Amino acid sequence: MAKNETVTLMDIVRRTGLSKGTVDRVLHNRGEVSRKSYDKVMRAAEELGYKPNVYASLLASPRRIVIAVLLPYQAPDSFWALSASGIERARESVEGLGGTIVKVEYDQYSMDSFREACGRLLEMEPSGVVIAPLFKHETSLLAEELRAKEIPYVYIDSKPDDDGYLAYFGMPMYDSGYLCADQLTGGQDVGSALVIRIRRDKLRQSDPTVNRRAGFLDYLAEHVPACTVHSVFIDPNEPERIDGTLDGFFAAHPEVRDIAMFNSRIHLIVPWLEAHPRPGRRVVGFDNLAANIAALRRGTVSALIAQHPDEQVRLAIDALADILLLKRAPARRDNFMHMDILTRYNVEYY
Amino acid sequence: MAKNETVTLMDIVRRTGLSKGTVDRVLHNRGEVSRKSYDKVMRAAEELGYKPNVYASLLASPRRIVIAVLLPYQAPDSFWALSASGIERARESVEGLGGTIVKVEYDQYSMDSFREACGRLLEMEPSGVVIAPLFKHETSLLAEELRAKEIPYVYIDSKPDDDGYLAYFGMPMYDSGYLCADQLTGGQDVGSALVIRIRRDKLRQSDPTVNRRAGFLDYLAEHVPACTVHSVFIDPNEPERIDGTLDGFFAAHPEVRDIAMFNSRIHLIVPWLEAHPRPGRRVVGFDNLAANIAALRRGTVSALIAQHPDEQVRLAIDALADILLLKRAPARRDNFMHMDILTRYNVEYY
DNA sequence: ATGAAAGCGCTAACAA
DNA sequence: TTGTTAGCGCTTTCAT
Repeated sequence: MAKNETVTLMDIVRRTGLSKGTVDRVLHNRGEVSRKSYDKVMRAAEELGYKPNVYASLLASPRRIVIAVLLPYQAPDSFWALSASGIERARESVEGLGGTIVKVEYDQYSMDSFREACGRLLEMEPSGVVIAPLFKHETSLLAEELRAKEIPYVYIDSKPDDDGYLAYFGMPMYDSGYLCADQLTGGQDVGSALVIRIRRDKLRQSDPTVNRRAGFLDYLAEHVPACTVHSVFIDPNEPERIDGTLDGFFAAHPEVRDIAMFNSRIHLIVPWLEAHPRPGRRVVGFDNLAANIAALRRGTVSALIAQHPDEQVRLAIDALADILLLKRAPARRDNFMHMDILTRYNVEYY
Repeated sequence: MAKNETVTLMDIVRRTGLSKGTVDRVLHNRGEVSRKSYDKVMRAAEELGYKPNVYASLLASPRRIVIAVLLPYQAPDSFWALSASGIERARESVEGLGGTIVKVEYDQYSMDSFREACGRLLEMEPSGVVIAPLFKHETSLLAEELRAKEIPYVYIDSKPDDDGYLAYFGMPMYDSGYLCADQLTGGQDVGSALVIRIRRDKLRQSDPTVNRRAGFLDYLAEHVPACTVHSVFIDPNEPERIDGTLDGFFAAHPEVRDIAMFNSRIHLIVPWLEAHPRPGRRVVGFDNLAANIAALRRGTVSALIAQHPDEQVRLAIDALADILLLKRAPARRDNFMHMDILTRYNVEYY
């Protein structure tokens, strides 16, 4: 139907005999048009294969969007610091479209700080919000407010029970634990394994890695049923005690060789590992923190499973920008990111 | 300096007392301006922190770019078919900017077809070109032409000796072979391994996987020096003979268990493998063809190393669009893509 | 060498 | 309910 040339709004005007104003009104569903005109325009648009020129539209429109990103304060070389580059990349494209991105940070160990961050966020009346929901209950309160104000929001990292979100970008936690066990044992017969866990204070929300642990244990039960899994708890706030804890454990269980950790802090035990080398030992952890990567390069860590926090937040922001600016709904609502297996031989190009 | 508001070309006009026309002329270095005006405008732009609005610029300009992508014909579920989605994704963004992408295909087994494709390509006078350079000499002729016409070009997949290219996107071949060997043996002591190779006819250009094989062999020499590597050649055009070839090899070498293949066609030997199961066997191949993925899921293939041909071509087109439309040079010239390790436990989310 | 003016495709106020 | 109009920020003739 359509000519080789791009078809514009004016083509519809000419074909329908209506005016730019009217055509624009029906194209944007903003009422004040007769049924008849509506149909005429829709048909013409359809027949001509009309596609609005987003940039002309943006140029002409005074509307500017603001996207708020609610996430934990990003300590250097921490899990959340990895998301920074994703935010910056998204910022480029969003700013190119005349929008703004604002980070709203909270202390992941303080519910008050989260609550207070929600307040700041609401105050700035964002057009869309990205949420890293570490506090369950408080998050649902925030979500409720956003829904009331018809502000679309996207979850990253984890997803609460809530049905009003626009999209979710995260890692499949259970499966990542399953994969972790496969990387640790290779399905070989391993007699035992050690899982290092983080001691959490009572105040904290539920352990974000429970599902990962479940996947890990299920893999072992299915593929290496004879394997005994030990656990040891360490406290990141008292790094000086880690060595002692590990010394104690291995004194009692010298036969244990392979080690896994379900959060991003495998680097915490690297000093001990390097002080106590053991041939054939496998060590698997998560996330590409600089300290983890360095240990991977040195061969202390065998594999790292990376979950792309940067991609998650970038895609989340893009989804918001798409719906807000370009009126394009996300292709899928729940998006599980690929789990990258990093070894010393492919980390170079990561 | 600059106000909160965006600074436009008109701000420079007001500040310098010159006209839009003159300001535009100096901003685009297209001469016909006095030294004095030039300096005035540049200073003003600098001081005000002027950033051109690309979309307004694109809107106003009648210039349309055409990007040609020169690549092998994409047989269903072949390596090159994987690039299709990348081209489509790039197409979306480029068309949004008023550009066009045109595929120019050739038969990867026929030099004449390549030559002829180059002719068609040149004829359409593209603004930029993406090249998958399977024929060395012919590619250098094309590159020369493009340089003469000042048409920027980007290589994907492999890179000839040539210094006029804008950028290159590919996989580090040697390292991918090294990684392959690590995935095959895990550094464990393996007595022998079999490499399946494709028989090439004399006409063909050099084997694209030589470097990969070199990396593979070097890994073994360094980590598993006692390992004997056998080779067997198969012909994809005579699939019915593959079974016989493998039967023959394994009759003579029953001790060989682990198998690697350096191109995307590991799926060719899957029927034989499944007809002759062997516990503990490891099989490593390359590229996420549907047939390969299916075999990975079934456990016949242990790991696949994926090199993202879709990303390569998308990034290549984007680099071209950036320089052509937004006048932004690529961040790096040589870009080595990440090598993804796919196993049955992470392939789900790929 | 410079300026004026028209227009890219669209939005939104204002009239009618 | 509909049409008219004045831009958004920039490019590009065409005069001067």
